[in-house]
Amino acid sequence: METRNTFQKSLVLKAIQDLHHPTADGVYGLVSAGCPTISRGTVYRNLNALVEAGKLRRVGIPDGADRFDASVTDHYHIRCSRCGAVTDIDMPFQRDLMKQAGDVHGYLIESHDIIFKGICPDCRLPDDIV
Amino acid sequence: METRNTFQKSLVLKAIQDLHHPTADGVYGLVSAGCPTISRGTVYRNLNALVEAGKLRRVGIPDGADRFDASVTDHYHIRCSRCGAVTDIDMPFQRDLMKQAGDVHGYLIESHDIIFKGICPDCRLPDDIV
DNA sequence: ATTTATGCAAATCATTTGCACATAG
DNA sequence: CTATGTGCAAATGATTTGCATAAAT
Repeated sequence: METRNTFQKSLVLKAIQDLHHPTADGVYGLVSAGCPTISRGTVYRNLNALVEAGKLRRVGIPDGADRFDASVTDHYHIRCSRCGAVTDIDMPFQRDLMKQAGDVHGYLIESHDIIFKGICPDCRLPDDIV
Repeated sequence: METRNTFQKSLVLKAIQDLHHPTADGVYGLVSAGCPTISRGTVYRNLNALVEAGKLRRVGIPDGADRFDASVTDHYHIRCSRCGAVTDIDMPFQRDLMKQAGDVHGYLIESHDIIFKGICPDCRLPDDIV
């Protein structure tokens, strides 16, 4: 299937780069500000196409809408349990875990995701101990 | 809020123990075989109550309905990219990753989840190389 | 007796899809 | 030109919720 460059697709890609880890709805909000006629369906279709094309990463979040990430290199995410913000975590990718996991039950491991949950510096209160 | 023991709740808990990592719909299927009058709403409410009570673990699966796990101890999961089955992985829990992740950006880490993706032994074909 | 749980149906939220029209190549 | 993309609205799938009734304590 050939793929075409449309104005709408470029706006969606730009929105992902300008927002950090937005939901599809967040993208729609920003894009529709500059292009009021765009539809949610088009935003979803373009998000899927860009993920498919490897220009975007989809981050599945338990208990919530998918997030989209302009960075497609291997890395992990953390979600603040208070404000809900999703952020990249700048720590080494644990490639060895995949081998470990595969050895245990004879799976051929393709990938892995780690989602941390915690309280971000902004939401942290003086007496927070976990 | 007080919590009561109902016939329906016990059926839901038993279903989770008998199935492995079922979805809410899977639970509904098994439970309604023995109790045809139970409603999906009740299944969902009981699943939530049991998770809340710490008797069950909810496993969020990217691209799919939540799964429920009778084992509440710390462990990871793998999902077969062919048949979709979700299984526990019997490997050490990486407690040190939480400290690493927290140190990087000043978060107070509460927990983490790892979801592996791969091909299970049953779905694996002779020429599968990943 | 009082409060929590149930069954039903309608509601919500995220996402996908069918269709007629527009547009990129 | 012709296939792919768009806007719209309706459809889907998972889950939640309001309400009157039933059951647990």
